[in-house]
Amino acid sequence: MSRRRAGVAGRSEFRRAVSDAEKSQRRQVILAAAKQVFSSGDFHAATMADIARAAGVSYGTLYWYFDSKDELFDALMDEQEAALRHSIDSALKDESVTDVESALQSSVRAVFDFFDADREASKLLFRDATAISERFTRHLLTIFDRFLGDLEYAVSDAQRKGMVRDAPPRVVAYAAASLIGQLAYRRLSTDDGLSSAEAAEFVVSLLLDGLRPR
Amino acid sequence: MSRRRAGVAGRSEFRRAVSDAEKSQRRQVILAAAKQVFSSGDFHAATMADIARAAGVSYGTLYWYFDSKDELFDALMDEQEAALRHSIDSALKDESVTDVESALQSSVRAVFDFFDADREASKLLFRDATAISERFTRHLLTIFDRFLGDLEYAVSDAQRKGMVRDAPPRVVAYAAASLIGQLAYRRLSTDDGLSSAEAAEFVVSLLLDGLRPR
Amino acid sequence: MSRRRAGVAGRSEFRRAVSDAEKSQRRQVILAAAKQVFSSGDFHAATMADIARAAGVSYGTLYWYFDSKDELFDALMDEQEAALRHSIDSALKDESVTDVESALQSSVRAVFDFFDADREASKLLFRDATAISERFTRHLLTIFDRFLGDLEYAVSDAQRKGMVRDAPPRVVAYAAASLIGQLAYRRLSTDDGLSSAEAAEFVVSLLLDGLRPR
Amino acid sequence: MSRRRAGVAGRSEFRRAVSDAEKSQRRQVILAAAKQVFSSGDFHAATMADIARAAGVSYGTLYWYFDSKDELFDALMDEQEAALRHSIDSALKDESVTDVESALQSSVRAVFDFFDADREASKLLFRDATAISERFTRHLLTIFDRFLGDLEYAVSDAQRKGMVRDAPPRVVAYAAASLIGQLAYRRLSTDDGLSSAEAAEFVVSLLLDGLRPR
DNA sequence: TATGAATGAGCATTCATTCAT
DNA sequence: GATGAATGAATGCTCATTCAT
Repeated sequence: MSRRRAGVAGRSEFRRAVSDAEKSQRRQVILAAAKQVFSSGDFHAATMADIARAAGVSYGTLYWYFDSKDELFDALMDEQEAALRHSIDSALKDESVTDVESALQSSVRAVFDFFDADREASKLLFRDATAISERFTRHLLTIFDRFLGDLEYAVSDAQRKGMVRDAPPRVVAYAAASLIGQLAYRRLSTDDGLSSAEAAEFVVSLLLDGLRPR
Repeated sequence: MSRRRAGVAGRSEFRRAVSDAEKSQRRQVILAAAKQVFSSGDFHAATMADIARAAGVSYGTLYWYFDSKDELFDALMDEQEAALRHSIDSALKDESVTDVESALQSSVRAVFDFFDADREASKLLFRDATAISERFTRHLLTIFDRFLGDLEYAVSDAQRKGMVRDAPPRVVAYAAASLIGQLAYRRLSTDDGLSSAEAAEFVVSLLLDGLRPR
Repeated sequence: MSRRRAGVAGRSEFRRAVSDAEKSQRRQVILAAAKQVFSSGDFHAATMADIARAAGVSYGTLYWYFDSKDELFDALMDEQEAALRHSIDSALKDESVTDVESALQSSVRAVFDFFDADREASKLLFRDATAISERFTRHLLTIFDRFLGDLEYAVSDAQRKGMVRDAPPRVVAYAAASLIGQLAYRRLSTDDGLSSAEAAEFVVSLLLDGLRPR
Repeated sequence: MSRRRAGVAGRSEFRRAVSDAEKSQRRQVILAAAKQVFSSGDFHAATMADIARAAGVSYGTLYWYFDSKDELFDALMDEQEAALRHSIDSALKDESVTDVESALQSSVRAVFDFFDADREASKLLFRDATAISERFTRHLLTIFDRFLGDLEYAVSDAQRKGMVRDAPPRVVAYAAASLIGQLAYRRLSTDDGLSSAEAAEFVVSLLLDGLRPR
C-alpha cells in the first residue's frame, strides 16, 4: 500500500479522486463479495451483476478493478491459496513442532482449522473451481501442485531420515494430499465429533501406521 | 419424463416404425455422444447442439429421448455408476479373492482398471459433475455415498474380524474412498510407471500398514 | 355418410381396413378432442400432441384426417357454427313463433340455451378464436357476418312491417348481435339467476323498448 | 421487477450516464413499438425481436426496461386503459354534460373518438388480449370489470333518479358496455357514414328507448 | 391406414463486456 | 474514477409437420 497519502495535502495528484488505499480497499470489498457469491452456487450461476450487487458497486466498476470475470476469479483463488499457505506456515513455526511427525500433524491441523473457519474458502478450493472450465481446472491444479511439491519434498526428507519407507515420493505425497484435502472437505458437511487436533491425529496415524492393529 | 408417453397407452402395438432395439441403440448413441461432449469441458460448455452434432442426430431428436439436458446428464451419470459397479462386482467374484485384504486389493484394482480404460468416465465422475449446480452435486454425492456405504459395511466387517483397528468406520471408509478415487484420477494424467496391480497393492499396503518402516 | 357398408360383404375394397363409417367416426373423435383441448387454454397452448393424446390416436393420424392444425381448427369452427345454426333454425320452426317479436325472442333463447349447454363451444366461438391469428380472426368474422346478414334481413323485414323504427339496418343488426352474443357469453361465467327464457325476454325488451320507464 | 434495481440503493446519484428523462423517453419508444407490433398480430406472433427492431434498440435493451415479454405487455395494456379512462373523464368534465343522458352520450362519444383516433389501441383492448393466455385474459377482464363497475354505479344512480326502469343494474351495465364496446370496434372496420356524435346518439337512443317506433 | 420417430426453425431469456457521460 | 445503459451472441427448449415402416 502506498504511503503517498501521508504526504502534503493538496499535492499535484488532484486528478485522483480516490487514494491508493481506498482503491485497494475497494478491491478487497469486491473480492470479498465475489467470494461470497461464488461460494454459494456454481460459477456460472454467479453473475457479474450478483457480484456488483453484493459489493455495493456498479457493473462498470468491477471492470475498473478486474479485466474480466476470469481474472476476478483468478485473483480470488490466489488470495485463498495465500491465506491457506499462511496458515500452514504459521503452524510450522510453532515451537511444538520438533520433528517430521509433529510437523505433519501441525500442518494437517492447520488445514483443518483453516477450512473449519472459512467454509466459503473450502467451497472455492474444493468444489466450485473443480469443473468450471479448462482454465479454472488448470488454476486449481497449479495450486494443488504447489502444495504437492512441498509435500513431496517433505516426504523425501522423511525418507532420508528413515521415518518413511521406500516408495515413490510423489505418489506418497499425492496420497497424503488427497487424504488431507478430502477429509478437510468432509468436516464441513459432517460432524464426526472430532476436534481438528483429533482428526489430524487420526490422519497422521493412518498415514504412518495404517489401519491394521499392531 | 420421457416424451414417449405421448403414445397411446393400451392401444395395440402391432406395428412400429422403429423397433425397440433400434430405439435403445439410438439412445445409446446419444448417451455416448453426450459422454464425449460432457467429458471434454464442463456441463455448461456442453451444449445440446454439440451433443446432437456428436451423435449425428438432429436437435429435436435429443428431446425425443430425453426431456431435458438435466435428464440426459442424469441418465449418463447413472450409466457410468452402473458400469463402475459392474467392474467392481466382477472383480470380487474372482476366485483369487479369499479374504478381506485380497477383496480390497481386487476392488481397488478394478477401479483403477475401469478408469484407465475409460478416461471420459473418470472426467465425468470426478470432475465435471462436481461444480455444475446444486442438483448435480447432489447426484454425484449420492453416487459417492452409495460406494461409501458399501465400504463402510466392509470396514465394520473387517473390524469384527480383527483385521482393522478400532476407528469410526465411516471416517475410515471416507478416507479409503478418497484415497482410491484420487489416485485413480491421478493415474490418468500422470504416468507413475505403476501397473494397476502395483498401484492397488500400494494403496492397500498404505491403508493397512502405513508409511512408517516396520 | 356412405352406405357402402350395406353392400355385399367381401367386396373388392379389401385394401380399406377401416370403413367409411369408422373413418367418419374417428374424425368426430378427433374433433371432439380438439374442441376440448382448444377450449381449455389458448390456441397456442394446445399442441397437436395434446389433441392426439386426448383423441387416443397418434400424431400421424391427425394428419391423415386433417392437413394441418389450421385446417383442423377451421373444421372445428365450422362444426360449431352449424350446430348453433341448427339450434336457431329449430327454434324458429316452433309453432309458438308467430310474429317478429316472438321470432326474435325464440332465437335469442336458442342462442342462450346453446351456449348454456355447451360451454366449450362458447369458449371457441367467443374467446379462443378471437385473437389467435389473422387467419382465425377472419374465419370468426365470416361466421359472425353470416349471422349478421340473417339478422339484417330480419331487421329490414321488421322495419317494413313497422315493428322497428327507421335506422340503418346493418347497424341495428350489429347492435343486436353484439348484445345477444355478449350476454350469452356472460351467462357462462356469472349466474344472474335468470333462466334463458327470462334473459331472452330482457334482451328483447331492451332492444325494442329501451331502458327508460314508460 | 425491473433490472434497474441492480443499481446500488442508498449510493449517491451525483452522476448518471443517462438522464431520467431520456430513460423515460426510451421506455415510451419501446412501448410504442410494442403497441404497434402487438396490435398487428397476436401476442405469440409478436416476438421480442420484432419489438426491438421496431423500437430501434437491441435485443438486450428490451430487458433492461422490462423483465419479460409478459411484463412489457402488461405495462402496455395498463397504459392503454389509462388513456381511455382519461378520454372519458375529460368528456365528462365538459360543460355540455348536465344530466345522466348527456353524460352517457358524452362518454360513448369519447369512447368512439378514442378508438377512431387510435386503431392500434382498439386492437389491443378488443382483440389481441382476449385469447393469449389465461393470464392476459384475466388482465383484460380486470380492465373491463373496472369499466363495468363504473357503469353499474351510473345505472343504479339513474334508476334512483327514475331515468332507468327497474332491472338488475349489473346486467344492464353489461349490456350497455357490450353495445358500446362492440360498436366502437365495428366503426374501425366499417364506415357507417356516421360521425362519432351521431353514432353515440344512436346508441343512447337505442339503450333508452329501444327500436320500436313510438 | 396408422404409427411415432425424426426434423429444425423459431423463441424468450441471460449475461459478460463496452463505453458515453 | 465511477456509473449503468446498451449490446448481441448464445442457449435450452417447443412443436408443427414429414415420412419410413
